[in-house]
Amino acid sequence: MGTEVISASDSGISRALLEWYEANHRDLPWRRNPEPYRVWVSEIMLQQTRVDTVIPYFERFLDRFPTLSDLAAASEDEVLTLWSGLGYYRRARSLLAGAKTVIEHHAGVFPRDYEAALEIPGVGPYTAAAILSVAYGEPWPVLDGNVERVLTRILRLADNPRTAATKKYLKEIAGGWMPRGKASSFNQAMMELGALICVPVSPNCAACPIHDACAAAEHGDPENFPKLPPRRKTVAVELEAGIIRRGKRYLLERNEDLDYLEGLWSFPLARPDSGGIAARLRKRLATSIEEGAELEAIRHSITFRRLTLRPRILGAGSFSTRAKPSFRWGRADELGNVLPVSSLCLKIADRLS
DNA sequence: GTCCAGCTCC
DNA sequence: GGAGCTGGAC
Repeated sequence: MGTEVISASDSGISRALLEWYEANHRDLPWRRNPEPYRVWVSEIMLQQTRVDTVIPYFERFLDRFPTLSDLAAASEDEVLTLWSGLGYYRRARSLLAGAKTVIEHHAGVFPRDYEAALEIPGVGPYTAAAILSVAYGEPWPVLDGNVERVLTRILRLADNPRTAATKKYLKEIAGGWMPRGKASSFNQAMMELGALICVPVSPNCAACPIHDACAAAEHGDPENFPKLPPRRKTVAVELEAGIIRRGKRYLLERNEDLDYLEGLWSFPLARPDSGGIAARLRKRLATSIEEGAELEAIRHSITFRRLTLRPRILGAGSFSTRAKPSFRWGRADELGNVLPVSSLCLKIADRLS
C-alpha cells in the first residue's frame, strides 16, 4: 500500500465532492437539527439498516424520547418496543445503556472526545467518528460501508477492506482529503456519494462528481471493488410456532432458548427436531395440548440462518401463566406497540388476521 | 425464490 | 473471526 496516492488532486476531489453534496444531498430528519443526541440515535438506527426503513422509526423514537434524559429514564422494554421490526435489537439495548452512561459520566452531553465516545455502549469507531464530525465538526474521518466502497474504487484497491491495516489506510486517505473545518459535510458527502451514486451494483459513474479521479471508473470495473471475503454459507432451520388463542388474546413467550431474538416476545417457538411446539408447551405449561391446523409456512432469514417457520393452531387444556414470567397473553395489536417483538413475530401475526 | 449489505461486540 | 436482523435488489 502506497501513501502518496492522489495527492496532487486532493483539493479538487474535496471541492467537487462538497459542491455535489450541497446540490444533491437528501433532506433527512436528522440532518435538519444535527444535535449530538439526534445524530447518535440516527447513526445507531442506520447501522446495518437502510435510510428509508429508519426514517419512520427515527421520527417515532424522537417523538417519544425528545431528549437524552427522556431516553435514559425509559424502560428497556419500551425502547425495544419502539425498535420492534428494526432488527439487531442489541443496538436498542446499547443505546439505552449509552444514554445512561452519558447522563452519569458526561453530565448528559455526548462527549466530544473520541476515546471517551468509544467507551459508550454501542459506539464503535465508525459511530464515534460520525457523531463527533457531524454534530461537533471534529475532524474524524468516517469509514462505513459506503466510504469503503467509494475509496476502494477510487484507489482500485484490491486488498480486503475489512482488515485493520486496510481500514487504517483508508481512514488516512479520507482524513487527508478532508478540508479544514468541513468534517461534517465532507464525511456526509462521502457517505451520500456511496449511497446515491457509487452504489454496489451499476454505479452511476457518469453522474459522479469525482469520476475523473477514480481508477476503477477509468478501468471500467468499479463493481469489482471492494473485494470482500466470502460470507458464511447459509443453513436451513426449521421452526414451529404454537398459536393458542383465548378470545382476542394469544399466548406469547419471551425468547430464551433461541440463539437470536433473545428477550423479545413471540408466539411460542420450538425446533421440530427437539420434539416440536406441542411437546414443548405440554411440558412448560403442564397441560394437555392438541394439534390443530397448520398455517402457511413463513420464510425469514437471520444472519446465516434461513428459517422456515410453520405456525400451528393448538388447543390447550387449562393452565395459568401466573408464576411463569416468560409466558403471557397479548392481543395482536399489542405486538410492536406495547410488547417488544421482531418482524418474524409480526409476520406470524399477519397470518392470523 | 435467492443474494446481499451492513457496525459492534465477544 | 463470527454472530446478530431485515428488506430490497435481482
